[in-house]
Amino acid sequence: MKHKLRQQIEKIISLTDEEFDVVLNHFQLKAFKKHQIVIHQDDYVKYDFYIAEGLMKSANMKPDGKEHIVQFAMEDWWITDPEAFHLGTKSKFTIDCLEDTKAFSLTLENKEKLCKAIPKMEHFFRKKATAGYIGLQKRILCFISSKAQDRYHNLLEEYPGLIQRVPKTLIASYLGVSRETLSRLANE
Amino acid sequence: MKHKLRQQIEKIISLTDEEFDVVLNHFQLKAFKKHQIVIHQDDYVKYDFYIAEGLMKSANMKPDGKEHIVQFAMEDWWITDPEAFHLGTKSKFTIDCLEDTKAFSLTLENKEKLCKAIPKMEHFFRKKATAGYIGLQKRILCFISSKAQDRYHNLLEEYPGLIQRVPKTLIASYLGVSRETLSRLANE
DNA sequence: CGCGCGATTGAGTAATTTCAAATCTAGTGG
DNA sequence: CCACTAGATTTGAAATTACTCAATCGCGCG
Repeated sequence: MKHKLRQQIEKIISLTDEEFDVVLNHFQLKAFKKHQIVIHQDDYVKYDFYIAEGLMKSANMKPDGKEHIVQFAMEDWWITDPEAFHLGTKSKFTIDCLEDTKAFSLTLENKEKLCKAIPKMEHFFRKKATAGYIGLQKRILCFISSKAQDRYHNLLEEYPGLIQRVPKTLIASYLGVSRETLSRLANE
Repeated sequence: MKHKLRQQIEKIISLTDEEFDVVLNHFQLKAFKKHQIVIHQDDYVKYDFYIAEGLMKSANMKPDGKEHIVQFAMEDWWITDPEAFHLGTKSKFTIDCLEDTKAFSLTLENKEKLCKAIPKMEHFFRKKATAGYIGLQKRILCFISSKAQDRYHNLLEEYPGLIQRVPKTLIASYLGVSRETLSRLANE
């Protein structure tokens, strides 16, 4: 499990064994079961998660009971409510497991400590945040400039594996269309 | 002009006069006129801009000739095509000035040098990237969960100044609706 | 005054939603 | 192996929402 985290980090910076030990000490490996909730909407957020195995989703529940998925995270992805996590506010999202999942958790305190202890990690997190920003900007362009159908095909191309692993209802929620519309779209 | 940049940075980290001199040496202050293009779509991207005064927009032009605005940036904001800037790819966006604008430009090379020279700046840029990520995630939630009308009112609340400064056609493009629809929405 | 740009309005069309009902599928217990 | 159930997917029809295209209005500026 550890080596996945190390590989992920070493895609961006290189670490000695000693350094990686320090890094690892700031994380905690946790195992969750399918359907288990990891972050509750309207609660404070303790952790940022790096997923080593499994799949989670982050979704906002509106007062009218509708659920809107803003992110899926599978192996090698990070997930939390970044706003609540970094600013200490209450979470806008519920994050739960769509499969049994193993994830490395990181508290904000440990994240900041780690950046102090190993400045290269600050660089790592900067690159990660930048990459995340880039990804979201693409998604926004997709929303303003594409019809639902194109957004769907886009998703198929970018994350072909996802469709196999999650029910279409959730894909619809992620794309911002009703499940009926998605169903019609998917069959041309 | 310099003091605005310094204030912006010192919201997150603190700098000695000497350190700020080093920072400043990595930037170049530039003045642009209204309508001037700062980054061309399909061109490589040299700079990230911190806007000291004025207003720019970043927009993608589709083959069918339709323009989709992904970002406005006014005083105290940063703007570039982050993907092209950081990855050295060609820009997906044209960035131009909606008003006469003064901006501090930063090359990727200087950004990385600056992070090496003053590690606190790496921290600054990480925080900035994180804040940017948070902002985009909010916007995405807005897209999946709100109707066009709510998105418009949202925008009014978040950036009340913007409406006064840019034509409604551009607001419509930013919200992902036609200008006619926005017009109808705006008058209830 | 008259031009040009932005904003508005109207009418018809297309896309999407909603609600209800019908199917389909995987897993369970008998 | 079959019947049953819960969840997921699909389909239909009406209602809503947004789009397009065209025409008009309003205003600032030369």
